[in-house]
Amino acid sequence: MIINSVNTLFDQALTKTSLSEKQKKVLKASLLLFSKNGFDRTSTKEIAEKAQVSEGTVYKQFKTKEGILAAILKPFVKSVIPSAAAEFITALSQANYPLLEEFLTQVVQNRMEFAIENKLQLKIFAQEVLHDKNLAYTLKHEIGGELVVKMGLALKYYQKQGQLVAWAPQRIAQYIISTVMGYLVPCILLDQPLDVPEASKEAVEFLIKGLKKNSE
Amino acid sequence: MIINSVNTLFDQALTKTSLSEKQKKVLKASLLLFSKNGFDRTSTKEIAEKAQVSEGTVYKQFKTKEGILAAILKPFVKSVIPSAAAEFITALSQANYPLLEEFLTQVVQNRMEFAIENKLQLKIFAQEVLHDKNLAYTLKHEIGGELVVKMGLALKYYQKQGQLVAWAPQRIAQYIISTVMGYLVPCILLDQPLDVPEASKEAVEFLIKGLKKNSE
Amino acid sequence: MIINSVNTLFDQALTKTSLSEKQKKVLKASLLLFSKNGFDRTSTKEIAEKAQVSEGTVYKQFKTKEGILAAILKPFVKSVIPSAAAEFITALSQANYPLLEEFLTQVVQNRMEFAIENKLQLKIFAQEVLHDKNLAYTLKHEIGGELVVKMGLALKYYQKQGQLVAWAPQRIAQYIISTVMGYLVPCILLDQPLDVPEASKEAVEFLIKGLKKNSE
Amino acid sequence: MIINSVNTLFDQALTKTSLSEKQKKVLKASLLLFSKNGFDRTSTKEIAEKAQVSEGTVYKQFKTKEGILAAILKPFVKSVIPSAAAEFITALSQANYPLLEEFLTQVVQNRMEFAIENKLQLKIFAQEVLHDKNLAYTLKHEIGGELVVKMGLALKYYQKQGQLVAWAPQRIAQYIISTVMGYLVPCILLDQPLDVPEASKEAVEFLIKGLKKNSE
DNA sequence: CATGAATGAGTCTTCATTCAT
DNA sequence: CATGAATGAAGACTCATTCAT
Repeated sequence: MIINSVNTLFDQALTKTSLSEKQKKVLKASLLLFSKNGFDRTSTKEIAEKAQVSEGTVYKQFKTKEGILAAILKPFVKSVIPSAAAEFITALSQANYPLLEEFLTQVVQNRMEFAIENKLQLKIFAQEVLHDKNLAYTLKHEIGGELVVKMGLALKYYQKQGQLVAWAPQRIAQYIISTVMGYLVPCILLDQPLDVPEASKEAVEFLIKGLKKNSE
Repeated sequence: MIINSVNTLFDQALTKTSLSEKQKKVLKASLLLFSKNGFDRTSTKEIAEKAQVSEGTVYKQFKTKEGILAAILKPFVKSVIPSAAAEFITALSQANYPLLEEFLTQVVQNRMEFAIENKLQLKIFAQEVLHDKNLAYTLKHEIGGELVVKMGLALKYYQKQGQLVAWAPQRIAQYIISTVMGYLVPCILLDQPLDVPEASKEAVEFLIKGLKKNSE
Repeated sequence: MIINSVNTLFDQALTKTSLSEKQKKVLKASLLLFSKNGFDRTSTKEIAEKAQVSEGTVYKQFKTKEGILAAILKPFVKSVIPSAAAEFITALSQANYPLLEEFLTQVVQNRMEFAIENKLQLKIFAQEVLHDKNLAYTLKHEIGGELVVKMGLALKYYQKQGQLVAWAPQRIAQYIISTVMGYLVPCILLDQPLDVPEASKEAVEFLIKGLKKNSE
Repeated sequence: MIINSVNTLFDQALTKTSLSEKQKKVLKASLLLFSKNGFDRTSTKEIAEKAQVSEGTVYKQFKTKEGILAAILKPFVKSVIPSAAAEFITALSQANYPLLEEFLTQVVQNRMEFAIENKLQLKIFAQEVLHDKNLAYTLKHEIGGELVVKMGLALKYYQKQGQLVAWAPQRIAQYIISTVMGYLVPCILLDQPLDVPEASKEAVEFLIKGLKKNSE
């Protein structure tokens, strides 16, 4: 059921034959240090030490410190939209989820699992978004835009069926995302575990109440 | 109606007699630079230049660069809970808001206005929370805890009246906060304006649907 | 009689009020180290130590290591042509030197003195010319061109008087320069003193023989 | 007529059986890069890439980067004096050049051709002389000394014949060298071609005028 | 009391050199 | 024997902080 996991994603990158064992250790060390202390508060010397590697080795593959950041975030960002979008498409095309609740459960649970498993990258990404206005812009318009389009199709389906309130897809998407985030943020910030099944059950319960079409 | 505004808060700090005109300029410059580029990517030289002050002067009042950060965030943090808590108390003690919807409207709108007006501090605060696990912990347990206690009283009031679903206060608070955040985050990240009345109307509409006790 | 001396030139730069005492020490130390070991083989740390100054101070005035090089070479280069050109103009306009020999003596001696006194800069400049093709090009076309024009006037004067062989000014200039260089190069490379009066007397003796118009 | 050419010299080194094909490529690449960018501004990685060889291979034959420099300059330096000296000896012993002009023409033309064909090594050599005072010293005393001795014999021959001014051999040698250099330097610095026959004709014309014994 | 020159530890990055494969 | 990954010492440069003026 879980399509993308942090291990899946990050280990995919690490499994690439193009990266030597040491380069992988560099990425792992950087992932931990960046997410814990932030990009700017992590020195390449620290990375080298944590990775048990020389500083020179750090620069063999990743030409600059920012190159390490990119190597960590790129596979993460690249997979966020496509895999999320895939779910909405699936919901529609195969009519696997006749009930809105089933659909929301699937989406919410899946995204929560993805986020928890990519907790560290997500935190690093959040740091970057706060620093880089361009990234924030891209996130909203390019990534968000694409997602809303795909999501819109699925939502319209449930709206037509009278299961979903007739608000704009963007607004509905925002509520879904922010409700899910409400569960994720504390556990990402504090590095705490999350009972995903329980959390997604709760989240869906609230979302269904808040988003279902009021029957008269 | 608006109790706390960025100007109110920040200018309160700046109006303190203990701060000279130059120190105020330092704080203003730091606020802008920290929120735009991040704490680590802002040098004290930049601050001095933007504040049209010498580097020495920067260090006269604020012993360290972190001291400037503290001077910016302290009044912000200090006022978040008390002023928010005050509203919940008010709601109860004076029974000014007999309807949950009225109460939510008041709280949501007020907090949105507060956030928008303290946009820059909020962004800096978010950056720090991502860097500093202690801060995140404090935020959740001390600040959040105090708030939930106060909020719990108000919520219990509406629950008893059968207007509010019988979920744990913490859960309800979380949904309120995350729904409001859904509106705030894009505008804080992208430095965009927010139509607070419209946004709070929408947010309340969703929250009421999602949180009202299902009548039978 | 001596118009430009290394002290004149370099100390002019050093006397500029815009440079603090420490900055001057940086320039002096750099001049010595660059000329002795070459630009690339001189570290900013060495410069700082020799100048008895911190590395940070080195960068206060001269934003980069290349900035120090520029600060050393600019006043040198800037004065080479104008002051040399001035002599040729003087020769003509004031008819101070009716005899070619007098003129040559003046020019040769003056340029030798200039070179000896700017020995260190000259050596650094030579190193740069060997590294930087653009600099070599500029030297030949812009600087050399301007000089030949000015020189051409003076030479033509002596040619008309039948004192100077009827070769192209550029060719004559080349012989003068290369003959003078023959005396300068060993003493610049080996940091040896040069008996300028004796050397210029010899050089002029040879040049006069080689350049005088063959009678009848 | 041309005894030593760049190809002759450098290819002699390259033809040595002790050097593998790859080592030759390393030397060729180094020659080009050192002369273009300078020794210090050329990395062994660049050399390896240009030579299409691994960095390890570079170090197989030439233990250090300086070893490559030595391998380039040694054959060059080693042949400068002997082959030049040979000409002076030839001039004398075989009385092939009864006229000073013939002798000068031969010497000047030959040395110009040698220099042009060894342009790159000459430039690298010049860079090193500017960096290394010992090299400059050796050049003057060992190499120069040996040359002046050999040359002295030839010059004395022409002086006795009344064709050559009665100056010290060193002084005459200096004029010959500097006059030739006057033609070589621009073309070495700017990597331009030189019309050697024309240039040597001109140079000799000037030298003869400047060095011939004034007949009474 | 304000200034900004001075400091020097620390940063990112390069590169000659080595050595396991 | 060739390779190129790995090393780590240096290098240029930055910046928070101090202090003499």
